Amino acid sequence: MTRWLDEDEQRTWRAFLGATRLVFDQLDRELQRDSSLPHGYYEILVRLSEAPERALRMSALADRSQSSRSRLSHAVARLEENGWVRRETCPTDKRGQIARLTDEGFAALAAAAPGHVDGVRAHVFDPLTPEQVVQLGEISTALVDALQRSDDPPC
Amino acid sequence: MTRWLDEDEQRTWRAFLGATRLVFDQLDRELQRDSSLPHGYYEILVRLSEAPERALRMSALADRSQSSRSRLSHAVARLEENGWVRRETCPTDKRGQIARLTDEGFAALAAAAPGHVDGVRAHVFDPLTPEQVVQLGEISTALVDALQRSDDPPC
DNA sequence: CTGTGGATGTTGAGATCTCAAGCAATCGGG
DNA sequence: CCCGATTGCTTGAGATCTCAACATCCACAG
Repeated sequence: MTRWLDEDEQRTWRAFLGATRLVFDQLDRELQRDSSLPHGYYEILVRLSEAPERALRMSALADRSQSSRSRLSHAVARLEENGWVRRETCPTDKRGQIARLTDEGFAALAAAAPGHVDGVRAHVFDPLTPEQVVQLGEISTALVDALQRSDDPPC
Repeated sequence: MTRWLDEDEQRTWRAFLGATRLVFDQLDRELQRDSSLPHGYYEILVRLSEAPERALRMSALADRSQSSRSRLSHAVARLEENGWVRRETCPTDKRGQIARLTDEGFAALAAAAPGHVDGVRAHVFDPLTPEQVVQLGEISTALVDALQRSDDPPC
């Protein structure tokens, strides 16, 4: 019953697998080497830095960084040890926790960002033509839409 | 000095991050749920199943599955415990190890494959137009080329 | 023949991720 | 007001990944 991938689809799928693995491994390595920061943690800092007051509810932060609650909890715990994030209980809902970026955290992010952006340019944008960049954006959006819609109950 | 990402580039990059994270997390979850196999291990079985005699040198296997030697070593050790892969020393080079897919391993792969292919179709190919699938292939190839070339010494 | 450098894999420690279980606070129907 | 269901987040255990150190073997120059 299964519709197997034909030869072209195979090639495409494997190229995609290879590209994403190579790109993210490379960026992770660079970020780790230059800033002792895994990419996931970098992203948490970015999202916090953009939020008003540099603070977000854990759940909101999880959504914006496509992270599971559990992963985020562990990650923030580690960032808190580094003094880059502080946790506060939400005044209106005592279940809630608010993660707030500290000045040290902001400084760490500011130090890491230029190198990381260079890496993203070098490994993603530069190898692509402008049209391909546009296409990549559209493709990614389509995939995200498909997967997020599939979370919704179908009725 | 850093050329920051403009607004469009930001959107594209974040969509790409989100899409890949959602797609691979989803496929990983499905594979784990249905076959108790992380995606990386599944890929090792696939590569072995395609090789002549269903066997490959560790280094060749590492190259084809975009995996580090260390990761592969741990993974094959785990697959060997399951009885899905066997390791033999290479007759012509005593440093070398040959990983060979067992019949049980092949059966496990055969059981996992249909569901996984369905997932790939559902989460990657179906949401895209045929043109986008072609574009995705070209983009991925370009990224792979750029990163693999950058490994080579520049002189 | 020998020793040095390179290549192949493995290992162990530490970090991160996942899954499931758990706790605490809130919500909502009765 | 009260209790069961739900939400928000954390925790612990187990699995995987990374990095660096290591042991082994090959290749080749001297």
